[in-house]
Amino acid sequence: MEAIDRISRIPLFEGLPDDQLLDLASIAIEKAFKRGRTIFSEGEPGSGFFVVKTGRIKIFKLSPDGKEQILHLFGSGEPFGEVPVFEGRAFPAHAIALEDSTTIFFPRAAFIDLIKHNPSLALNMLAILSRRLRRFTVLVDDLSLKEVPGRLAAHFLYVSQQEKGADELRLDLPKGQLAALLGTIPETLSRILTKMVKQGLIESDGPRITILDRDGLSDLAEGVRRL
Amino acid sequence: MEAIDRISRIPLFEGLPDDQLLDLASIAIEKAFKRGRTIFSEGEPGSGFFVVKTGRIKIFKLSPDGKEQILHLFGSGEPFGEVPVFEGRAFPAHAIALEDSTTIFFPRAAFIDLIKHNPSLALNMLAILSRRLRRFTVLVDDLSLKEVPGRLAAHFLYVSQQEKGADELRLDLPKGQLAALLGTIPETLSRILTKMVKQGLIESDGPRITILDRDGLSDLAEGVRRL
DNA sequence: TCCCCACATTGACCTAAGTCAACGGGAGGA
DNA sequence: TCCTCCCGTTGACTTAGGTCAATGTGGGGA
Repeated sequence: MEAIDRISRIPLFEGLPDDQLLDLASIAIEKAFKRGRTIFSEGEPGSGFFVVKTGRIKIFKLSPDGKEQILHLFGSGEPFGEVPVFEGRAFPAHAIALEDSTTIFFPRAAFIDLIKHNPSLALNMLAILSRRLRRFTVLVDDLSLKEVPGRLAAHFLYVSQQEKGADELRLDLPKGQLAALLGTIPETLSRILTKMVKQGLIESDGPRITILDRDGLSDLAEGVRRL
Repeated sequence: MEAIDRISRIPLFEGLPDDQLLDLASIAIEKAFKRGRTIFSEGEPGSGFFVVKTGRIKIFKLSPDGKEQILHLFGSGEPFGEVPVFEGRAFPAHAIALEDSTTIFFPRAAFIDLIKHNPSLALNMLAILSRRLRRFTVLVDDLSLKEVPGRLAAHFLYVSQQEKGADELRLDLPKGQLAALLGTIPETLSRILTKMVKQGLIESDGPRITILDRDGLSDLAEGVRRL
């Protein structure tokens, strides 16, 4: 019963009747991954998808010479690895655990079966994939049409917003990973940070960032201003 | 009946029983757009989605200074504009007709209602969104981890593959639009094309491209070789 | 306590690709 | 037929940001 309780708190499964939750619980398999462990790799066939129970998961692409582009960071309650479930074919990217993590794994066939009998589960999943598509349009827009300072500014504003608009925020990623998230490299990120500090946009102390000039950051993010 | 016939040929509606097709036909609204006409703009609320009947539709983002990044090109039978249907909120990008086009519009509420009663419609839609997510991972990978010659080479190989592997292919986009698709500008595209010709990778005559060195193009696309 | 190592920063340099400007040529309208 | 306009190409130049290498620094383990 405690399993049901846990599953019912996953947004994807919001609003499902108890018997469906029970069905879900009966096909769910818990899998744990130590920090740094690979969960799946691009090109592998996917036999099901995961939901993060605890910890954090990074989804990313790798270039032949080892540069990394982060596509998603997923935390508690978020599903990942669904693409092969509905499309067939292989995982389109790599997944590793950023911290010691536990996940719930749902095997493909059983899950599709559940969806067939539960329209609101289908609609929840459609909503999640749609949200992810929207995020991708933003990522593409950033990579193709903005320069790095703009992306960083946008990221700060985004994190601040997550924190109810607080001016003080703390980066929950090492700088190198933040660079990979923004589609750049640590050196460039570092230089841009010092520039932002010099121009009085932010204060920076290790992973602690204080926003000093919100409008300035917005202008950067919009591409109106440059550093 | 002829309306049903048309709708049943749309992949999204594959395998639906006749009565469902009838339901679909009854909520479908045909809308035509002249070449160059805006179908929707980023930020507008979406009250439904479209399926291309004839013509071609371009989905794109715009930077404040007018640079364009194409996200999708959709042709006959392909749905577009679904994100707001399942997620609520506004369209994440712009859509215009590249040619005189006709589309079939499905209003949101009625369509969601249909999905609730038809699991295979839901699964078809999930498959389509999943495929689109996969394509986005490729686009992000290209933009972030490849350089322009690699993207162009990959594009040629892709188009060739669409044409059953033919060595002769014809670009169905003006060069400027091809540039926007690849995340660059016409000048850069032009220079890279001449380089490719000089190196004997391709022959080029206006919109006709002939692949001369497939492996060379692959190496470029993989990032193994440079121009 | 000391050492080590991963992370971060900084400088010098390089290069892919964007900007700006000029020009040619083909297609469509008058 | 001629004109015009748009598309594509080319050249000269600039620049964002990546590469390579050296140095600083703080936290965990022995």
